[in-house]
Amino acid sequence: MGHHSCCNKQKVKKGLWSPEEDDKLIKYISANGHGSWSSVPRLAGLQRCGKSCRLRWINYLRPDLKRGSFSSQEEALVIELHRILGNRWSRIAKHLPGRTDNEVKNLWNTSIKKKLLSGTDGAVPALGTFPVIDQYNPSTGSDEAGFLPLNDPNPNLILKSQQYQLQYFTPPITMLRDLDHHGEQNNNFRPSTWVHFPTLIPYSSDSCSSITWSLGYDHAQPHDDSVVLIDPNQEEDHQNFSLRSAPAPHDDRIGLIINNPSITDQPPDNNATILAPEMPELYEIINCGIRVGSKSGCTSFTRN
DNA sequence: AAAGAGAGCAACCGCCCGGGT
DNA sequence: CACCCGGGCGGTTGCTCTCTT
Repeated sequence: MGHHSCCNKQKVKKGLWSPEEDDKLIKYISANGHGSWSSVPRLAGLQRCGKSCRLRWINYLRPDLKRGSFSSQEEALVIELHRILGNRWSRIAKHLPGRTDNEVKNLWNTSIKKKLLSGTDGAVPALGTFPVIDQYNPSTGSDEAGFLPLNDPNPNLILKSQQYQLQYFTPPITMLRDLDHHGEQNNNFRPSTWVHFPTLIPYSSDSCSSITWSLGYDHAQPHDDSVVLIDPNQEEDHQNFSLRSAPAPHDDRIGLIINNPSITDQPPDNNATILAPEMPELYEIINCGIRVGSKSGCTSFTRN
């Protein structure tokens, strides 16, 4: 139960990895790939369990890992994603290039949890409070990039009940750039297509257990074709994020209803719309950012 | 300077799931 | 259909480092 054949062998070393072991593992995987993890220890000459090798590689030795402490932006993103996804650390980590589920988990358990429990507002800045950049420059590929330009942020996105972490939401450019539809890194992404969202207004459902927000105009009809729905319980890979029919308001899924979003190749018009590159994760994050309220009462947005 | 407390983090454990037989 | 095996994930542990007294 839970034991793997490769781990039952005697002479399997446990505990911290030595530099020599790391070196062996790096050399082997660099040359051959990991293949079957259970065979890696034998082929690499390690007295380790295959699972241990896999963990060591994924959490520490992988060349694409970003070492060092989390930035404030990353912390805020973790908080926001945790609100939708819960303790699904691997799913959260997919939105943080170079970070592992273990790192995210540790961050949450050691740092963020305490900050939130102690109620130290401002300890983790709101996503929308970070500096913005003019444009993402693909040639630089800087991970230090801030957020999409938002010179005139839509006041409708200011959350009264959750100002401690989210005043108005703009997606981290790194998330938009680095992930393709499968959550994999995609450095070729360029926001050539834009989705123009109308003004955000709340969509009240019969039961506040399912809180849905409409972006503009009237409430979406239950089977309006121009609706984006995201099910946080569904595997991301199976969410095509295409416009599709919405279920009835009593559906348990969290819904982001977008009425008639227009998809164009025109650059953003910050005065009128909320703009975002056409990326699945963006929809998910936006969905997260604007899902507010509780069973006892749906919180409304406030205006300046 | 030493000891204790607390924080941070790497790694293990146990479970679940999917594929193969 | 049942079983086995490997991969993956979340929870937990325990070691190490840093800070405080």
